[in-house]
Amino acid sequence: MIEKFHDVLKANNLKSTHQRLAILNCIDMHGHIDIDAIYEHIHLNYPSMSKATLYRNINDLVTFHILEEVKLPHQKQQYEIKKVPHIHLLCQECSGVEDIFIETKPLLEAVTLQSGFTISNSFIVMNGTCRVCSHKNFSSIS
Amino acid sequence: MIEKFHDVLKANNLKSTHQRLAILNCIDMHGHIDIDAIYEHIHLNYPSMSKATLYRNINDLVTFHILEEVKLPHQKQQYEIKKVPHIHLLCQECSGVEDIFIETKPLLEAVTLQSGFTISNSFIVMNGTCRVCSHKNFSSIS
DNA sequence: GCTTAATAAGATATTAATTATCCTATTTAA
DNA sequence: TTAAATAGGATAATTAATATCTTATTAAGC
Ligand SMILES: [Mn+2]
Ligand SMILES: [Mn+2]
Ligand SMILES: [Zn+2]
Ligand SMILES: [Zn+2]
Repeated sequence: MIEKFHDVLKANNLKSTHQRLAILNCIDMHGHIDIDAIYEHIHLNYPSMSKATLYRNINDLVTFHILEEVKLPHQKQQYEIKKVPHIHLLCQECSGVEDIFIETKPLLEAVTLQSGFTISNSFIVMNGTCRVCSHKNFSSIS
Repeated sequence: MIEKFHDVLKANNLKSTHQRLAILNCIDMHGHIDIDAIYEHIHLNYPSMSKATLYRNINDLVTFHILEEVKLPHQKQQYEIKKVPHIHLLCQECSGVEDIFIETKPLLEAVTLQSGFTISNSFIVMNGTCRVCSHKNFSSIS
């Protein structure tokens, strides 16, 4: 954990500052998180960090494809460490965001076939109820 | 066109004001459009409309499910008249947004099977090159 | 370990986006 | 036509995001 993102920064010719490492570790720990939550969290251990620094770095890290924005319906956009393409599941009970890695090629091909549109990448969010919350609901009914 | 949205508003117990009709007609004409573009467009014929009125109404109309927000990667969110579920295709050449109505059930079922997540609705955006822009590019190469 | 150039942080000002308030105008049903 | 309910417009207030500028930190070469 100590220097998990040091090399990533260096590889992009970005200086490995405490602030950047704190931001990346925070996002990594939370999985998916919005700017305000990042700020609050970092502020606990690191009260001197400026909000301008946070905004500046988030934007830079997105530009360098180290972070990726996650746009969810009806809420502030979140950020995550960039990983291989995947789908997001947003639970409307617990507000949790899950990653799911699954084959989307058939749908993309069907879209291309029907529309003549050449697809380079896709952003998929599904709204619903996660496994845990489903069980909770079931228990409380029966 | 004159009163296309009058009944929709009445059905939701919303007063059918000139401002609301102008907003809805504008969004309807453009298909997908962001707040600033709506404001600029309406301002041409209707210079007295307040921006507060625009924000207020957009939010209300979304609450009543007359409008729907469309979140696109790396740009300001847009709005559209609510219609049946569909997918958005965003052309990175011309920035156009296309609707495509296509079966997504197989993917949703695969996701549910793999994750145990119960899906109520989904938001899908695909990035790429539209048919028109593909042809343009092809012509300029050959 | 020093020295230095490049880059980033922090403080702050500025700008932009969004919402709230309050008073007047419009809508709509009676 | 009247009156109650609702919405609009002007503006203030709030919140979000960016820009500027000075100081501090990083990282590479000695
Ligand atoms: Mn993710
Ligand atoms: Mn659409
Ligand atoms: Zn849940
Ligand atoms: Zn195009």
